[in-house]
Amino acid sequence: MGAGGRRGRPTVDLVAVSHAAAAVLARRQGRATVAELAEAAGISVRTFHRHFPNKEDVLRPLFREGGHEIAAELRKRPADETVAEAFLAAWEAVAGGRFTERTRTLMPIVLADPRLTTMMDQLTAEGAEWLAAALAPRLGVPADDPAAETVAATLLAQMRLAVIRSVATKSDAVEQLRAQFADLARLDVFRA
Amino acid sequence: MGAGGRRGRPTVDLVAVSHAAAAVLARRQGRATVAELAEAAGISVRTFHRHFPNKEDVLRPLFREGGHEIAAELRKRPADETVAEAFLAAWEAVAGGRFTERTRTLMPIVLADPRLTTMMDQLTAEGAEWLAAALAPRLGVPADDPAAETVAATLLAQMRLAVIRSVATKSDAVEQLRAQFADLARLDVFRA
DNA sequence: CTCTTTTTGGCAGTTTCTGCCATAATGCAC
DNA sequence: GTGCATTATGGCAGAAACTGCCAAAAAGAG
Repeated sequence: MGAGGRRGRPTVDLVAVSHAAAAVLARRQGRATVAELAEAAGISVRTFHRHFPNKEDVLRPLFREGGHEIAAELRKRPADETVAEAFLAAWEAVAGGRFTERTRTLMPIVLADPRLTTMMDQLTAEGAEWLAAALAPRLGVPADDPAAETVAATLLAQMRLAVIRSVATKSDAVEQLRAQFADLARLDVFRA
Repeated sequence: MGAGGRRGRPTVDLVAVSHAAAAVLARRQGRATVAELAEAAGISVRTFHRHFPNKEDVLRPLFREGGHEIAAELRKRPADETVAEAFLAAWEAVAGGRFTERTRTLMPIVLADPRLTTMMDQLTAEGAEWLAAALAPRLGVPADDPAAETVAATLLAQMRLAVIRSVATKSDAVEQLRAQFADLARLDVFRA
């Protein structure tokens, strides 16, 4: 057990802590102290703060799971699909998964708390990097071409907006995103 | 003086506080306590926290100034310009202004601090609303059409990326944005 | 000048977060 | 299996961020 062949005492399972904290936050509508989150995860407050410098960071591992799932789905999509089609399909595939149920109950709480929203935004900003890598071949550019990240940032911004709108109107986020893509195609903002 | 014909004691000048705090943060490389910021602004810590629930919020009024300037410039642009052209021109007009000098020294500090970055992102999220309103006529859609906000979110995401890249490479942010727009036009991501 | 209104600012207390160090839990060498 | 090196945990003290409460200050209105 532990972490492979590493030497000392094994580290706490951060993903497990994240899930435990998410459960508490969902139940308490976002109003929980670090002491409560740590207790629910079975670790000390000191250890909590060692791994999560900001209280909000505790949800990071949970959200990161979702990001990785989307990237994996994206790579499975056929090469002749457009970027927008492939992205929609990948998100749709993940949005049906079981981890999504928790994020769905969590999302209104996250959006109601500026600090939690910040955390989510940071994650999507980080996500631009691997999303760009997954996108580059489909765009026909080298993997390290800044243009890929430019596109990734646009997609993530649209995804963020779709989530916010779907929470506000209690509608389906993927459908929302599809409509936004259609608007952008119609208005053709970046025509040469 | 005070706030028009209002009754009681006049409120502290929040914009002045914001500028004073920005000066301290710039000088101290972002490492300043609330006590120091309050002192520099000539107000008590209690009053500081009354107006700025989070320490980082103190920079909000400063950044908001920039947002309003861009919106104003945008409305001055000729109607036959594309959205991308008009946005670039508006930003360029503002980026030459004198308030920008302060934000330029501040930006690396903001981007180095996750909480300050969050604050900036919240502001741009708020900005999507008035940007959408300023954009709608140019897009040929009603002012309350969600499509206008969809476009605004995209532009702001690109602006954010341009700022980050220009700080990282010490290059001109407006030029950076122009290049990104060119990439998006070339790759034509949202083609139906 | 007095009354009403609204904000400020001090004080006490909670919560978040950090530095320091002893202690616990693991792998490895023998 | 027994010690040893290594790495993480967890308690304690303290700084810093924030909140509730209320008295004092600074305005306008009569």
